[in-house]
Amino acid sequence: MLSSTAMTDQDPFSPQILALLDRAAAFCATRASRLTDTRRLVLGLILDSSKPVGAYDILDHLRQYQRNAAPPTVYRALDFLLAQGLIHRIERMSAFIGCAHRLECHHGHGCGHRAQFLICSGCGAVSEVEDSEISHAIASAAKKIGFKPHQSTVEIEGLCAICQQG
Amino acid sequence: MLSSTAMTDQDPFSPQILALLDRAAAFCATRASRLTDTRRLVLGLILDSSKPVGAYDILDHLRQYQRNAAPPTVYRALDFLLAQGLIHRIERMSAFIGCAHRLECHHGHGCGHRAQFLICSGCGAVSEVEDSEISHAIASAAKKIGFKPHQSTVEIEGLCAICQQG
DNA sequence: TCGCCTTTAGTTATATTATAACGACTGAGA
DNA sequence: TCTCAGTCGTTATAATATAACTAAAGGCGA
Ligand SMILES: [Zn+2]
Ligand SMILES: [Zn+2]
Ligand SMILES: [Zn+2]
Ligand SMILES: [Zn+2]
Repeated sequence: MLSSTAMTDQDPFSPQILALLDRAAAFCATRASRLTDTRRLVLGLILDSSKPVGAYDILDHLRQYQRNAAPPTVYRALDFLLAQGLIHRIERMSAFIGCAHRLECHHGHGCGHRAQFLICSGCGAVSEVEDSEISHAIASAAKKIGFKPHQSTVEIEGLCAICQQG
Repeated sequence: MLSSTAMTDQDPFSPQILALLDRAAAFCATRASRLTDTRRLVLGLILDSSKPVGAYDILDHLRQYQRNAAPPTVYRALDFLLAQGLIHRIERMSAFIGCAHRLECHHGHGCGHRAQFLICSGCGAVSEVEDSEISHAIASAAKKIGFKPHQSTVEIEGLCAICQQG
């Protein structure tokens, strides 16, 4: 959720988020892409949430800082962040989540990673994993039928460890 | 695509589709669920397409036979068909496709199968596979982190064998 | 500094996908 | 017959996403 602490019109984010945003800016710099104010703000709002957030939720929050933000404002920022691999779209939820790996990745440019998502239907939390068995199984299944995979969506819905206890 | 042959207001489907619809009706009978006229028509329209079809595409076609069909008409039928496992929803496309396995399944009631989908970005065709390596890898990855999976979405986008040649 | 070009953003309108809510009808069984 | 659950008709609206056009900003060479 959005932290109400340390939230001003000038600088809405916690030091932790600010650090991530700095890394994102540095990452963009290496790719000659521009993390503009709006894009940075949208990324911050996404990173600041413990759950995936919808485009219109982002828009509502964004309007606290940019009075005239409109749907295209948000969708353009999301398109950019998706293209940079800084966020992911969760298809089953039509919502967006920060990439748990991108800002830690040291593999160099264009390191597109194969992520999978575990969606808890109890608490709504989504965890991102990179499981090579799944990736390999997918690549292998595709190869079997002569299909050349480019990108894959793996979203597993169920109950997280915590919600299984409740 | 919808076949224009053998298409009348009374009986819009080819013998091949009619046979599948009969099996679907028989399947529903075993589950004490009712494949009503509208549901049957919607299923037929989906089965008659070589690609996933959107709800509003279905609605357009449905209106040829039911003048007053409206969005809820289609979505109610889709909800039913999804619940029976007779169709699947392709999340990345917000579209629906007939289940390639349900009508051939002899495993008895509630045989929820673990399907994966290969989506060709060249021709739009979607093939459904049941790959146990993928299913096992997913189950195993979930178990690793104490997550109890209930259902999973696997959608692989890329180029089919045919489109790789073009 | 200037002009030129590309990228980004503002703005309005609209498209696309999906659901809420309520009343009427139907058919099975008490 | 009465009642109940399930289904459907109908209207309205919610939620998600994009088109199209204009304006501003930023990079870059002359
Ligand atoms: Zn990621
Ligand atoms: Zn949970
Ligand atoms: Zn299937
Ligand atoms: Zn193809």
